[in-house]
Amino acid sequence: MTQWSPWQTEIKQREDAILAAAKSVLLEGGYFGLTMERVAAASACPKGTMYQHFGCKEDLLVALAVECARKRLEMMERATAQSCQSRERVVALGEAVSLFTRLHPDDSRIMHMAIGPIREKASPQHLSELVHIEDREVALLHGILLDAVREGNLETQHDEMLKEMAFGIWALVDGAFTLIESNSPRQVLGIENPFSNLFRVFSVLADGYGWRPLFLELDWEESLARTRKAVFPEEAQQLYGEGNWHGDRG
Amino acid sequence: MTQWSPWQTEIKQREDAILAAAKSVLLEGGYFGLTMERVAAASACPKGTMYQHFGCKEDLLVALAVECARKRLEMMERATAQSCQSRERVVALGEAVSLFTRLHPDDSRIMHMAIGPIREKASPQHLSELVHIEDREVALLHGILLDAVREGNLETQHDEMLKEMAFGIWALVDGAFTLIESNSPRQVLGIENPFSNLFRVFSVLADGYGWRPLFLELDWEESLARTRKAVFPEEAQQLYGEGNWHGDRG
DNA sequence: ACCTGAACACCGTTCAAGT
DNA sequence: ACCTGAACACCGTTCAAGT
Repeated sequence: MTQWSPWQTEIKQREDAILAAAKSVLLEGGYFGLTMERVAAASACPKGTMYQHFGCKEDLLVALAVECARKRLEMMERATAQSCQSRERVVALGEAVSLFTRLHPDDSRIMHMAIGPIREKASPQHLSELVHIEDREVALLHGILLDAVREGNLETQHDEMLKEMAFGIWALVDGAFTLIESNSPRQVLGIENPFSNLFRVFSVLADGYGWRPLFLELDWEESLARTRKAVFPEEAQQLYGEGNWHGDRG
Repeated sequence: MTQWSPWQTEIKQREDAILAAAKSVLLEGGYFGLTMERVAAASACPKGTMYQHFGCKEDLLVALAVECARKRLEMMERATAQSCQSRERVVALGEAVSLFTRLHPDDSRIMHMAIGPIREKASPQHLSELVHIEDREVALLHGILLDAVREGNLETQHDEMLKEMAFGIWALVDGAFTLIESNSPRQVLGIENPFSNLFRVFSVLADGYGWRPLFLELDWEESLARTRKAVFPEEAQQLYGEGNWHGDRG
């Protein structure tokens, strides 16, 4: 890390003030309640100056999503940095996403606001930052699969197969959390705890690929508890009581 | 079906004209190119009158997505109406989504434009129509799972398990097609054919649940070919040559 | 050279005048 | 009673005047 000049520091501080103001305006009034005027007022930053930081309102939203995505990626990296077997690490990765969603519901909501057509208008800079983070998340998953083969816990011929698995697992996890966020087919299916639900579906898939240790070969509750204690000491306490590791929402 | 009065017919025709105009404006200029003024001009419908049909611009977009979703649901229903085993029918369901995405890329794009924060502003009427269609899609999947148990091809204790499976499969399929539409981690993973990729991942999952006939117990290429010939006679011809049933895009 | 907020333009939405 | 487009309001964006 290089030293910041006082001038750069000031720029950065103003940017942070704008982002913080935008976040509260966005959470208050949703996408259509987010106006440059309100953000300007809330951040005490002149309207004209805001455009030196963010090209447009949608750019501001994407920049907010980048902050949230960074936080989520950091949690995923912490979770997968543990020195245990690959399949425990991939479960830890899923747990990181799950914890993020529940510990930071506002951030999770913002990330799901930065999808769809609004991306059309965001600046290439902030948009590519967001895409880059998403790519790093998938790369993290792909790396765990490579480790699995290296460990001898996953038998496979080609890297093609691993990429297929990474695509499939990512689609499953991303799709599940999108459904959770939009509250979608939970009503129609009446699903109580989508998080443990996803874990069980993933377990069947991983078992199907013969990824060891299989579901029945390990105490996953214990593994998850270790992940939480080691990686999210303070966060996990907020959510989980004794022995209720898949605890309910709200 | 009840008879329409001439008055109702005229209303309906004007609505269709607005939707057709909106569709071309939207595909031309994206979400931010969609303006009520342009739609009014393109449909020769006065601006004020448009608001009798659609409460706002976002409502128009959601109404367009409803049309597309109806088309997709209809293809899924046609695919799953076949009298074959449950697992063939669920594969047919996936093939229907795949065919829809490739035969109607514009419609698929529109459906993925009607997600995210823009839904905040759409009218409850059109929004609930869209959600209702999504629910019917999931219900279709859940129904196939019930059939699987009835046939004796899927052993399971509780309906909870079936709902879990439906949630998982839907998350996988929906997540995969969202990734395909956004062109997401395909670059980073370099996936050539995400459609057959999804099929293989699904096969591992279904095998994991012991859903018969297992992947190796049936000629799926032949099954898919039957689905296409029976259910999508003309559509399939546009996409598939001889023996290239997972054919490439573009 | 940088900052700014007043002015501008665009577009969603309404409603008074028309039929 | 219904239709309509001119007028309005709101907000994103710019740029001339200021420091």
